[in-house]
Amino acid sequence: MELSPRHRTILKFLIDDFVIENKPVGSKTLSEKYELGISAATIRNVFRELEDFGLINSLHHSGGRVPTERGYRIYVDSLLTLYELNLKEKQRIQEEYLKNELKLEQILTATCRILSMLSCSAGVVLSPKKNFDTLKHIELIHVNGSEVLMILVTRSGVVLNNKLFLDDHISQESLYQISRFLLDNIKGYDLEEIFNIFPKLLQRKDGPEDFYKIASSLQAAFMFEATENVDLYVDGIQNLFTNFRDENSEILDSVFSLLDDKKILKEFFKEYVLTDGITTYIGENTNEQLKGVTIIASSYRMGERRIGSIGIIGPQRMNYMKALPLVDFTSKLLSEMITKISK
Amino acid sequence: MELSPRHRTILKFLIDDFVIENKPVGSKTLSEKYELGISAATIRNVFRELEDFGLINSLHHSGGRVPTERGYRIYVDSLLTLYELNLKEKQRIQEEYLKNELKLEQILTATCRILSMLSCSAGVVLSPKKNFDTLKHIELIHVNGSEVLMILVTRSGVVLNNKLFLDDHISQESLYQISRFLLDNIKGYDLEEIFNIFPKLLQRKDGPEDFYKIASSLQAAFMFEATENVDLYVDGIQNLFTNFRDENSEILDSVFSLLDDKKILKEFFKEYVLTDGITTYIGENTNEQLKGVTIIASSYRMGERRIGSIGIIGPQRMNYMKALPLVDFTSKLLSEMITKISK
DNA sequence: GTTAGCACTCTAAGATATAGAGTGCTAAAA
DNA sequence: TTTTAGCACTCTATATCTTAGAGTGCTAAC
Repeated sequence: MELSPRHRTILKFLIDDFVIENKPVGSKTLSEKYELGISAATIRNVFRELEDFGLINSLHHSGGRVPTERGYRIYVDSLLTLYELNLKEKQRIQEEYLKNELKLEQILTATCRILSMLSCSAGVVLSPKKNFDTLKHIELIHVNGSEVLMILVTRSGVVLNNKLFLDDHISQESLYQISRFLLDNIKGYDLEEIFNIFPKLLQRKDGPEDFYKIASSLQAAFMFEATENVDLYVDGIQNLFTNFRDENSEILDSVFSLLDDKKILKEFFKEYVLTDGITTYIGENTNEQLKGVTIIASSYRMGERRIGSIGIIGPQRMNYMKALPLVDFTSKLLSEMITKISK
Repeated sequence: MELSPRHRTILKFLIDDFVIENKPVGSKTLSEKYELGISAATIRNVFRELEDFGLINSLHHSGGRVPTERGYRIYVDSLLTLYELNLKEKQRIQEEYLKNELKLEQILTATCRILSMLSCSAGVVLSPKKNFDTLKHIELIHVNGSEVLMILVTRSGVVLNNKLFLDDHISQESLYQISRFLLDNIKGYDLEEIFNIFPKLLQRKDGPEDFYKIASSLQAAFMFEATENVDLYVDGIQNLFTNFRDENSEILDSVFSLLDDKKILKEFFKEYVLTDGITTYIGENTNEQLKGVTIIASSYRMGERRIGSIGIIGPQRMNYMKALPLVDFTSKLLSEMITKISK
């Protein structure tokens, strides 16, 4: 059996109300508060069916209904009427950016703050992948024993460094030669292309002898720096605390352990770097630590290429109507900023 | 009037008990639970005097007594019998370190985790200042316009980078010359010494022409990287949440805003980098945001030199008996580790 | 299919009672 | 003079009870 338009209307109003009031919603409230043109008794019949669909729940007899995760899912996917950010709100976000200098790190921090403040949840920003940033400089420096430091500078001014643990000792003089050889051959390419150039360099055999000894280590380091080595910014822990204060301790534990061990969040947001549009995650995942939370995520771009992701973390009972447009607008603005400073 | 030995004994037992039970302590409890050899009535008289001294408080009539900040102060400064970490506990800490590779960042992260886990509070680690780290390599790279990137590599393998915003455009070729000139003159010195070498270099006038144009910017950048540019690690937010869950919302707000805006904590821990021994801060400070918390801080060393600080943040009602030895032992162990990997 | 009516259920909030712990004071004991 | 036992009093936390309010399912009528 399919959801009828009436089912959908009732579900929408129920969640709209629940998100604002944070109290289970009853049939009478719904019929009196909103002009639905149907009586409480009819609404009760609809409730019954929505319950059969697994979209709403009652916590106890005569306690009103609350949405289930599946209910939220349908709400977000097809019922939500998005709020349009008005000019004033958009300006506020833009002003927040202008408070700071236009350096990458500060832009990311500001983004995080904006997301958290305006959503009353936690804001999250994953820093850009560097795979499309072009190489400006490479330097190999001997540290000690068989440890070598590879330093990369990209056009956008990011400095990456990666320590290589080699099998043999290689002299600083030899490392200089390798640096120069590499610079001649890979400067100006982006880090992703460089990864693909390596096999060709290996075939050529006209590089310094030692290059071939360490090429695979270098290549792996490039790979890592290009795509794996990103930072996660989180802001608005205070909001999380407020939002989850009354939740049961199981959910609480998982939320706060997320903040202590950021690996999970990082992996989560890495997944959405290449995803188009906005994704709303409502605890469906099997991941224990993400239980009971909603994450709204969106990617951001440099030019045409998606290089990172942002989002907010809050309770499932979240104001989706406002939160989704917020994440959407912010990700677009961030894309503009990043694109601008990359030129 | 001075505190008599009896006053001190009673205060000690009161706080010992309060820290464990988290309930106001009454005279009867104290006399029955511990073999003090004096009656509840006498204890009540002592309570009265301790109250006059401003060392304890009662929240309401017949509600037992709790320590004031001043009470904690005296307790920590002169009453506390420190718990001696036993072999098993020490081993546990050491094992925690051995789980990870011996890279600086992982050591700091592990330290943070150790502090938080074993204290049931938040653990904090301020990364080492680099002023005593010796310079291994310097590279100046033109980014665009009049922006220049200064990259330093120290003997311990740390890569520092600092963007200089200059008045004039300086060519990459000229920057190479400056790098070489500097390397010849400052390699092997520690960053603090280098700061002092700069005036001498300026007098010599045999360096590249452009060097003198940018020397002051370079010097400032060295200064910043040597002493200011440190990171703050925090772990155990979950513990903070549990500890402060029942506090009033004013204190709660300040605790959690600490986590969102880490500047204050960073400044706080910077203060203790050069301080000998363990410092216990019990909210006496005028700083609004540190109200209601206790911070136990200690410096750590590389060789003989103090280069960073660690600590824990928790409620004033903290198990000082265990927390102080924990911070103490951990800071010593960390000093050993850092000293070892710096060689 | 929809709705009014009704008896029933459940919670949250207020009122009341009670046990337990703590207190200050006083007068006697040490 | 110091310490203590005794006692009346105070306050909180807990349990119990009550009640208003909101919600429910069912049934019969529209």
